[in-house]
Parts: sequence; C-alpha cells; structure tokens
Amino acid sequence: MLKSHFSSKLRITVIQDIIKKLIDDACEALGLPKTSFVIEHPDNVDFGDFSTNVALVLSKQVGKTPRELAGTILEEVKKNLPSSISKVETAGPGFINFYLSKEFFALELKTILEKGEAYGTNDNLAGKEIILEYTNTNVLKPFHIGHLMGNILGESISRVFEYSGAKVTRITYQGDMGLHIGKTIWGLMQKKDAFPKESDSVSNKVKFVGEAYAYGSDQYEDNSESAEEIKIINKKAYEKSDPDVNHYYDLARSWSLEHFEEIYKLLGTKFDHYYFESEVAEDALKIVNEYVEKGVFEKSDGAIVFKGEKYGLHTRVFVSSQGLPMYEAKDVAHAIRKYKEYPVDKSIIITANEQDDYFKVMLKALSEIDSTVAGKTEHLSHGMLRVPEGKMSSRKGNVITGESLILETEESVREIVKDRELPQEIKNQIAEFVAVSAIKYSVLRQAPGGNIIFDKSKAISFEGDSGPYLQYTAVRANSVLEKADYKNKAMSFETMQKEIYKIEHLLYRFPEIVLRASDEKSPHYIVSYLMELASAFNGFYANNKIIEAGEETQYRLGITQAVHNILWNGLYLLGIRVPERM
RNA sequence: GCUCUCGUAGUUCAAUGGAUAGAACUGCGGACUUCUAAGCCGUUAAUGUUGGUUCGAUUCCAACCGAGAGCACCA
Repeated sequence: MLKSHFSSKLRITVIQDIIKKLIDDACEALGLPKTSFVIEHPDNVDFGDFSTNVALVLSKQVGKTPRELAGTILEEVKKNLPSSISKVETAGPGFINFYLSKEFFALELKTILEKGEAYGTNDNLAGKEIILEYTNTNVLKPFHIGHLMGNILGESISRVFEYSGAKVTRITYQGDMGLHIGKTIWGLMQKKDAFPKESDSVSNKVKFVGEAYAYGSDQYEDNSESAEEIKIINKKAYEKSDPDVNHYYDLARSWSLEHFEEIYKLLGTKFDHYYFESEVAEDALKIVNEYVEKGVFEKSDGAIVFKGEKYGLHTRVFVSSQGLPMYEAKDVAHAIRKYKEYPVDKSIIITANEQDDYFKVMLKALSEIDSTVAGKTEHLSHGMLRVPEGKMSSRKGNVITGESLILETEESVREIVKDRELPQEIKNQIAEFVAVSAIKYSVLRQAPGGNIIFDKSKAISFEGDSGPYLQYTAVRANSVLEKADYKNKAMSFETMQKEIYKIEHLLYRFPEIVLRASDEKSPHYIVSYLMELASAFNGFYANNKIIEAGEETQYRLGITQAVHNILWNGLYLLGIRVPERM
C-alpha cells in the first residue's frame, strides 16, 4: 500500500483537515502539549483509512504509556465524530485508527464523477511559471534510449506540474557543434557511395548517419591520419567555410531534426522552443572573458577554467586553450539567455545522472555570474539505462536507438493482436499506444535517478506491473460503461451501497498522490497508485456483477466510472494514451 | 586516489523514522459456459556486514564489503 504523508503543505483534501482538527481539538481539551504528529494511510486497509501516531509522540512527555494515552485521546475524539467517520479505535503500539463511512465514500464518488477530467488537479503551483528542458539531443548523432528516458520523464513531470496549476514551457537544447559533427561528416564523406536516396525514409537516412558517426568515432580513435582529417572538417563545419562540408552538414542536420520530430510525435511531446548550442557560442566566450577579469575564472595551461575545489567541487575547463567555448561556457550562456526570454519562477534541466557533478560545477559558476538565474535553475537527473553486458557503446554495436526499441516493441504487440477480429486501424492504434505505454511505464515505474537494468528480452512487459495492464483495465472499465449506456450519470443517493467495496478506500486518494508526485517531481508515485487501483478494480470486476446487480447497479457503475476517470487522468499524467479496444 | 549515487525475495522494482517490509515476473496449485483471460484467486521467498542514535531503523549517522558514475580542453 502506498502511503501518503501529510505535512501541512501537502494536505489538500477536506477529510485530512477534518481528522487533523479532531485530534488537535481532543489534545487541547485534554490539556496536552502541542506537537507535530503524522496522519497517514496505514499499510494495511484493515487498520483503517487513516492513522495517527500522536499518542506515540506525546507519551513520554506526558508520562503515560502510548497505549494509555491513545485510549484517553480516543475517548475525547469520539465525542465529536463527524458523519464522514464511522469508527475510531486504538491499535498496535499506540496508534489511533480512523475508518471512513459509507456517507463519505458516496460523497467522494459523486465528486469524482462531477469533476471528470479535472479530478486530481491541485493548486500547489498555481500562478507559477516553470520551464522544463529535456531530451537534449545532438544532431548528427543517434537518438538513443537515454534520450527516450529523459523525454518520458520530462513530459510526465511537465503534465504533473500543469495539473498542479503551473504554466509549463517545454524546451529542448540541442548540440549542433562539437567534435561529433566532424566525426559524422567525415564518416559520411567516406561512405558517400552508399548514400541514401532522396526518396528513402527518414529512418533509413538517420540510420546511415548513425553508422557514419560510429565509423568516424572508431577511426578517430584508431587512425591518427583520419583523426587529423576529422579535426580539419570539424573546424570547417564550425566556420562554415567549405561548401562541400556545409552540404553534408545541412543535409544530415535536417534529417536528424526531422527524425527527432517523428519520435516526439510518437511519444506525445511538443516542445515550445528549440534551442541550439551554436546560438550561444559567441555569448559564452564573451561572458567567460568578462568574468576572468572579475576573478570568477582563471587561466591555466592556456585554457580558462573554473576552480571548483574552493566549493568542494572539481575544476572544469570553460574555454579551451584554442579559444573555443566548451559546453560548460555554453550552458552558462544558455541559462542566462533562457531566463531573458522566459523570466520564469523555476527552470529545470533534466539529464542523465552521469552529469550530476558537472551540473554542480556549472551551476556554481553560474551563481557567481548571475545569482538570480542560478537560484532559479535546478538540475534533475534520471538514471542510466544499462544493458546486462555493461555500458552501451557504438563500437560494441550494442547501442539501442529509441526508434528501434519502439519498433521492436510494436512488433511484439502486433504478434499478440494479429489473430483478433479487429479492424486493421484499431490494431495499428493498439500497436502504437501499447508499445509506447510499455516503454514509458518501464521508465516511470521507478523513482527517478536510479539506473535501469535493461534486459531486452524481459524489460518490456505486457502483463502484471505494466503499462498495458493499466490500459487494459481502463478499456475494460470503458467497455462496461458503454454496454450499460452509462455516461457519467449523477449519483443518486437513494441507491446507497450496502457495503463498502475495497476499491473505495483507494479512489479518493488520487489527488493526494498527484500532489506528492508534483512536490517530489516523481511520477512513480502515480504509477504505484494506478497499479494498485487497477488491481483493486480487476478484483472488484471479478467478484461483482456490475451491470445487472439490482439495486447496487447504479452504485457499481458509479465506481466503474470513477475508476475510468482516474485511470484516464492518471495515464494522461504519465503520457500514456488509451486505445479504444484492446 | 578523490567525490557522488546505490546495495530489499531467484529476477525487476516499491515503502514520509512506526503496526504483519508491498507489487510484478518466474515456479507450483486453482476457479469460471457472467459485463474484454493483456484478467481473477491461492502459495513459496528479501532489508550486504558490524556498530551507533531512537520508545521504535529498510529509512538517520559511522566503518567495512560490493556495484555504478564523475573527476582539464568531447556533449
């Protein structure tokens, strides 16, 4: 059971306030000292819907055992029980447990149905403007699964922030200069006989570019003559001084960008602004040179460096001894430029965690230059995707591109639906939605920051703890509602349920979960919750007739509609679409 | 060598200092001629080691062992 922690800041539902006040009032009436205590959902539903440790916290000061004190507080609480609570009792080492009533659940159900798509929103970030930078790709290099991870996380967090009332601007900052450009162009020139045709698909074109990059990288390492040529080409590309080089660069760049756009469309991301590294190169040099004089940077071995050791960090080169701005310098200039164009409350950059230490140094340098921008800029990292054999590398040939992963997963889905009697159109939709869902889920299910061990044969799951399981449940709920011709009818209280279904203990918690995910920038809380909810619904479905259930029909359909609403909203927050049929 | 992150079931992941450490996959065993079986029910199985703080530690602290990442001219 996923617990929620209710600090005063995170309390958003009325019932939490009611319980808090009950305890506060009881403590005051008993003359107990003020203290901070926790109200949480117990692990086990048998222990009630809410639980507090107030007696455990206070027992020592008061000089009573926790159980005794819990009993005393309990008697006081019982005097003022509202209709939303059906039972209170002490348990365990000194907890006080609260059980919600049928009235509460019926009212909450009504709220879920009435709010529809807005159920789960909160105003934690109301009025705040946030810029999120993610999927920082490099043109002329493959879009690999690391980029996929960043995109999946970035898009989900964007949506969660929007659900919390923020105005989110999505941007991506792409590397369009640097040695990899020279390597790829050199590789393209070597392979010009095998060049793709104009009419070839974008996929084939970028695949060819990827091979050229791999070849160029290899030769750069192995062959000093080639390395020299690559450096020369790179310089020409930077200066735009050679028409031939420009031609290859422009062509490959346009292919890369077109390819990225195709993937973003498939994943459901739309960037508001595309930034390029080359756009800030000049500013980067200017800024660094200016702050050498102000003592922020110093010269060392011909390069301009930032000495991070003063702050417990490490030294990094900002301008090379050849006078070229390194990505450190460009990132500083980029951050300042971004803030000029979008003077937001917070600017978040999402990258893989291998850049954690780098960002500490860059942000420290930035804080010496522009403390306002630095104060609002935050680095958030996701884990690395590891294949069982170790690190991915183009030389080993075990780089997994984003596109190949999606296509292979789609293929597996097609295999599953191939014999079903469904129109081809629906089958295509299923293949795309389910494949993307399976991949997204495998990234979002765990807390961000941790590495993901990616075993191709079993990482992408369609059963159990998986995206398709959630989609399937949503489709199933929808199917029941369609069959019953039930379209969000208002709940009638004459049809009050006879019993409390287990799933009702979960339904009302969705807004808390979204809030926590927003507060901690961790969509995985939503994943765990939806998984638990879907599981509860499938159990409910297996054990209860929904449509022809006599007096209970309306209420059960209401629950089904509530599950439908929450699954749709929750999956939207994960960036997952629900197919019409499955 | 220094810095950072991380060690939970056979595997992949959860768990705000609280009650019986949750799922899923795998294995084994079931139910159903009921609204979608990508489903449902049952079952085996885990906090790296040693200390410390605490009424209470998977969670905080220290040491050790193990894994990964970063550490000067690539992004």
